[in-house]
Amino acid sequence: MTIDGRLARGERTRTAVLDSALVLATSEGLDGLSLSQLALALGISKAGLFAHWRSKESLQLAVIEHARAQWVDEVIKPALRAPRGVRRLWAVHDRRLAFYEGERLPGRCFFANANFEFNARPGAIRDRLEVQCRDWMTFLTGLCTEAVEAGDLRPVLDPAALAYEVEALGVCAVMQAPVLGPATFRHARRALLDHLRALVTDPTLLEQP
Amino acid sequence: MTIDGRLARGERTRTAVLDSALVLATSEGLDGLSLSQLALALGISKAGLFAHWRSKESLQLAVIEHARAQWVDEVIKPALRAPRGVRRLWAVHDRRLAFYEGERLPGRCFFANANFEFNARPGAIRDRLEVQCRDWMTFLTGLCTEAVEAGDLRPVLDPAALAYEVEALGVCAVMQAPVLGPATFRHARRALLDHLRALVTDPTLLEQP
DNA sequence: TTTATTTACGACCGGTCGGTCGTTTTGTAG
DNA sequence: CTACAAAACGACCGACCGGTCGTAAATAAA
Repeated sequence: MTIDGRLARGERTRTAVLDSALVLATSEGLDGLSLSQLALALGISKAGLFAHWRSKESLQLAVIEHARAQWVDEVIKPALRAPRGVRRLWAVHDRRLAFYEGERLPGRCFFANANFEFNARPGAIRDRLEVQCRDWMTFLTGLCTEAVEAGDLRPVLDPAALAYEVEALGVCAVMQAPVLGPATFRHARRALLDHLRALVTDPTLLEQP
Repeated sequence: MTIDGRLARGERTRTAVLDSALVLATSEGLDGLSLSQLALALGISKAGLFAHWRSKESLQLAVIEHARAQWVDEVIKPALRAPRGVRRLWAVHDRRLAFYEGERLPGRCFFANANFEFNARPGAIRDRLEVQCRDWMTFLTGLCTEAVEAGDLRPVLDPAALAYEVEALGVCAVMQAPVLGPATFRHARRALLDHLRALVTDPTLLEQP
């Protein structure tokens, strides 16, 4: 079975478009994203975009999936190399902040930006973002539960509550970074570290390399 | 000295416009705010808006100030009735969450939304938002410092770090509310309460009415 | 080569955007 | 009343928006 060059070309274009669209959407807003500007940035024609997505909205939905894939690749997967338990929870927090610090995206976090942008705007996009947000919180909560079950954390508190705190420290970093500068990430890391140290059964689990 | 009815009329209009613009901007975005739609919602003509603000940007800046005034009136001032120290810090957190819970604005928080919207968009608006954000963090940090100086909190930690945590719990509530529902505010309140209880010198200070 | 399919394009459409201009309405002062 | 100033308006402008359509180039199958 050989690959069809036409389909391959289309796939290449689609990826290039989504890469560029993700960057634009994260700085200009998922809705502020303009098809003309996107086409211009890519050196293709605006009409060409409609060969791949039937409408702006379907492209926006594709951008959301693309952002999710990037997030999995660059944050979740690397963090999953850490051993199960509190170290893995910490790794996710740490990698996430590193993603922001490294400014992999101009607005630092596509999902935080998009969630706030569509906070009060019902529709397909809002629905999709909501699902992704729910998935992410479920993932974080799962990590917290694992950390308790592994015996790393004393089974005192609601895992969902801990997950909320982790999420809060991360989201806030996105917003505060332009104002507080590097201190933002010190605070975001230190806060969780202190909190986990108060909950951990074996202090050596949280020793930094 | 009598009041000039013409100026009074203008002032009335300006306030009405800003009230409506604040609501629209919080749901559609500060930039997504359209002058035509705003005029339509108010039952006035679009051209009439330019009699009060010379450009969309100057109106946007006015909306920011209007939002600040609302925030001071409905969150800060009521909270300042609480006695100095940790109770006042808690009151600010609590009133803030009540502001969100009561859905005083459709997107719950103008400033959180606007900060994320203009995260990566330099200009006059970004600059103004940054100043306000800095002021707010300074205010929160001041409350934390006061709580230590008043002897309510053990002088262990950086007040700025505590302020960051308070801010994080608040901002995250805005984002998670559509997803987690009422549980959001339970988490946001419980998390700070637990944290403060671990730092407070007199446990009775944090007993709920 | 011919035929079919996918990708990409230029030209164009109706609609909305922020903004301007000259005029009319509303209220004050003499 | 007249003279004047602030506020509001209708008509209009160029630019850009998302989207359509018929067509041309690229690739594959016959």
